Amino acid sequence: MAERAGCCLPKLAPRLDAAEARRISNDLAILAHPIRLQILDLLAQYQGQVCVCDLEAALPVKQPTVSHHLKILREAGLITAERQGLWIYYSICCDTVQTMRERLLAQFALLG
Amino acid sequence: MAERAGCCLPKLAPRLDAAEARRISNDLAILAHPIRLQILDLLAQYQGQVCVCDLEAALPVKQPTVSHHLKILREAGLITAERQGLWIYYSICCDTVQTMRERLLAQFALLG
DNA sequence: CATATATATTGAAGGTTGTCAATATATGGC
DNA sequence: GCCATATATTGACAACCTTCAATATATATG
Repeated sequence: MAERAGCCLPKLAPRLDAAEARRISNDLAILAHPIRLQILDLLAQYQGQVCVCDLEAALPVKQPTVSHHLKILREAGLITAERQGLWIYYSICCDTVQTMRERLLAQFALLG
Repeated sequence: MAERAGCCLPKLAPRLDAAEARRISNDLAILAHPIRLQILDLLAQYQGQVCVCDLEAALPVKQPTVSHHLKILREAGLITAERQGLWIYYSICCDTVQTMRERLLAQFALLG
């Protein structure tokens, strides 16, 4: 255990460096919105069958806002889109969700 | 599996209601900041021995910013403060961290 | 009590995020 | 090609977040 000189510990090195902290907080920020969580939940529940108008009907926001959140999730690799005629069906990317979950779990383990 | 009428599924009920979604996204938002993650990490690493000036020295932000993030973490119940003379020593609240972790895990399980 | 130090609070400035109306793009049917 | 429908994009506005200098508060010491 470190010795004190005056008030402070001599040196305090974070195990979590700035870059990794940024990466994890980015992951968290993507999930940290109620509409996005509900979208992910609906996609998980009705895998592969959900189009944007389904989401628009189920959620308390308008179509451009749904599209906006879908874009954020798409760019994070958490969901994928497949066009079928007029409609675009969205699905969860279980791999990416899994990866994100493991990174978060590892972080929680350090805090535990 | 649901029948389609026109484009959309007939009804799409989120398992995750708006209130629960808000609660989880609040939890996530508290963690979704690199400085707060680094603070939690440092507190976990040096349990009970870390004062604000230690944090200020270890992190790339000024003292009022450290205090600001400490307040957010305190109000979320993730950390506690104990004054000893001039200094205030912060610790992680493992219980709250644990609770939060379990809520997030449960949510991830639904997405998995 | 005056001084010095540690931490908290306030208030201002700048940046980011969330939302929506309006508009654009893509597709299918006539 | 024209119309209707589904989704995406743009741009504007408001709300919120982050940061810091300045200031306030708390405590210890002489």
